[in-house]
Order: sequence, then C-alpha cells, then structure tokens
Amino acid sequence: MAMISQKAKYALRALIALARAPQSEPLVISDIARVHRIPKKFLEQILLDLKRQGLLTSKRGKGGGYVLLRPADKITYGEVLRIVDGPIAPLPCLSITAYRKCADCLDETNCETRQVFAHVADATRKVLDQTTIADAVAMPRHELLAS
Amino acid sequence: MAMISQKAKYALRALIALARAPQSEPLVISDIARVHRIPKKFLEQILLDLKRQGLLTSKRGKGGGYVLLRPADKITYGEVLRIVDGPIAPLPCLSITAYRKCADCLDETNCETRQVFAHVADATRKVLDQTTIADAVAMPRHELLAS
DNA sequence: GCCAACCCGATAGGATTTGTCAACTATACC
DNA sequence: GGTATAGTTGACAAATCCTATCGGGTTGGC
Ligand code: FES
Ligand code: FES
Repeated sequence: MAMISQKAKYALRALIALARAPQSEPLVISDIARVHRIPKKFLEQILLDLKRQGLLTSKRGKGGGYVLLRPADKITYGEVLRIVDGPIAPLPCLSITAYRKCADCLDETNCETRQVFAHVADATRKVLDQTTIADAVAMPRHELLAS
Repeated sequence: MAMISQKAKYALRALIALARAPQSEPLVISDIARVHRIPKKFLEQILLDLKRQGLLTSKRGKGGGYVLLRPADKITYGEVLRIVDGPIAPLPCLSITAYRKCADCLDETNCETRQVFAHVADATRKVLDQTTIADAVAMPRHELLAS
C-alpha cells in the first residue's frame, strides 16, 4: 500500500536544500534541480505549490530564487506531505484535515477496518507531525568509506 | 499520501466475515459479496489471491465455499495487506519483504527522507503486524441508537 | 531593452486501480 | 450420466492518478 509519491520526495529534498542554504540566500530552481537530480519543470510546480501554501517565498529576475519563509524547525514533514500528497490518513473517514465518509461502509462507528487503521494513522501522524526539516538537516552524515 | 486500497478493504472485510462464520462453515462468494457490498467478480480475484497465499481454502460445487485455513488470531493485518497491496513500507528502499534501491537517491545511507520514513514504517508495522483478524472480530459493537 | 528567473495552463504517456466478461473445471446430488 | 452449483482462469475496459514536459507569460534587475 501506501507508497509516498515521487513528488513528495522531491519537495522534501528541495526544502532541505533550501534550509541548508546559508543565510536564507535565495536558491534558483535550476540549481536545485541540477544538484539534486529533480526534473526542473516538475520542481517548478512543486515549489509553486509550497509557495502558495506559505512555506516559501520567491523573488523573480536576476539574483532571484526561493527562500524558506519560516525557520526549518517550524516546518513539519506532515505539513509538507499534506500539501503535495494530500491527506495523510490511510482512509478518507480518518482524515482530520479532509474527512469524507467512506462510500462503501454504512456503519462507520462499527467499522473494524476504521478502528484498526485509526491506530495506524495515529502512529504515522505522531512521527510526521513531530519531525521537521531542521531534524533532517541535522541528521548525521556518514562518511562513504572509499576503498 | 498512503491511501489503503479498496481491494484491501474488501479483503479484510471478507476475512472478518469468514472468521465470524460458525464452525468454519464454508461461505460462498455470492453471499459474502451480497451481504458486505463487495462487487462479486472483484471479490473472486481477491479470495483467489488469499487462497494462493495459503490463508484460505475452498471447496467447489454445491455446499462449497471458502474457509479460513488458520485460526483468526494467526492472521495479521500486515500479512493481508502485503498480499493485496504489496509492500507496506512507504519507500522501496525501506521494504523488508521487497527491498529495491531508490532510483533517484544515490547515497542511501545519508538519505534524510529514508531515515525519517524508516520511523514511519516501523510505527506502521508495529500496529499492522500485531493486529489480527481475531482482534477485529472481537471489537466492541456499538448499538445504533434508533430513536 | 534584455536577460534571468519565476509563473501559469495545458497536455501527454504511462501506470495503477477498480471492476467486468466469457468461458472453463471440479463437485454434489439425483 | 446429467444438471446445477460454485470456484478458476485470463483477458480486458474504464477511470483515475502520477510523472513529466511544453510553450509561453510576467516580473525584476541592470
Ligand atoms: S468507515 Fe471508513 S473504512 Fe469503514
Ligand atoms: S534512498 Fe530511498 S528515499 Fe532516499
């Protein structure tokens, strides 16, 4: 089940890159795309989404680019995933941000599937809503032991 | 992200129905489909998959049907999901049953995304591999208070 | 004015999901 | 043996989503 989309991977990778940029110096799409192996036009869309949701700001023209609008430790994985991949819950009836009744279950309170996956959703959210981009930036970098 | 498929919902619902059948009396596809609102032909495929993986057995002809091959408390949600929806891990590089290198990450040990979602995967598996069909069957049934 | 860079809408190919169909095979029962 | 029952098989179709690309438009710096 439950694969995270390529789009989400790209989004997170780009955000980490932005968080690493010294002094919130603006980064250009082309650079991020090239350095982090992300299709450029695809990345444009992604960054635009993130901007529209208030995570980023941008400057046009020469010397322009993208900058984080908040400190990296205030941007959670959960937030990013909800923007690019939609609700985190594994069932529409379990989403807190976008609840929708399950079409094929008529008795929601007695639905066993719902009860079990409520635990899954909780566990997932506990991780994703507490991990931030700053955590990712701070992660230990293992050396690649050559030869 | 991460929606659980309709197929998985159907599979679980059918298994719970089978676990509820008295004395492992065989249940017929048509009945399960009708009672639990599952498209019949779709359900056939699903039960066949579950049979091929050794969860069920079947008998043909009159008086036939499907029967659980193991006690319900020996069938985990994780097992079922892996059969119908494939790997549980949210990234190919995190699957224990079907590991595959991520095509676009060249340095797996330093991949921040991977490290974060490893926690998600752990949390998910902790729930899914410990919850069984028997747990679902035993769930409290709330009355629908009809006025 | 002109180049750099972001912004926007459309769209296309492919994969996946969900479901259907027709025909086949095995079993029970008379 | 015939007939009805019920599972088995493989192909296939519609819808949706994912990934990515294209062509142009707009803004800002110099
Ligand atoms: S009500 Fe959402 S799964 Fe049953
Ligand atoms: S290696 Fe799997 S996500 Fe980076």
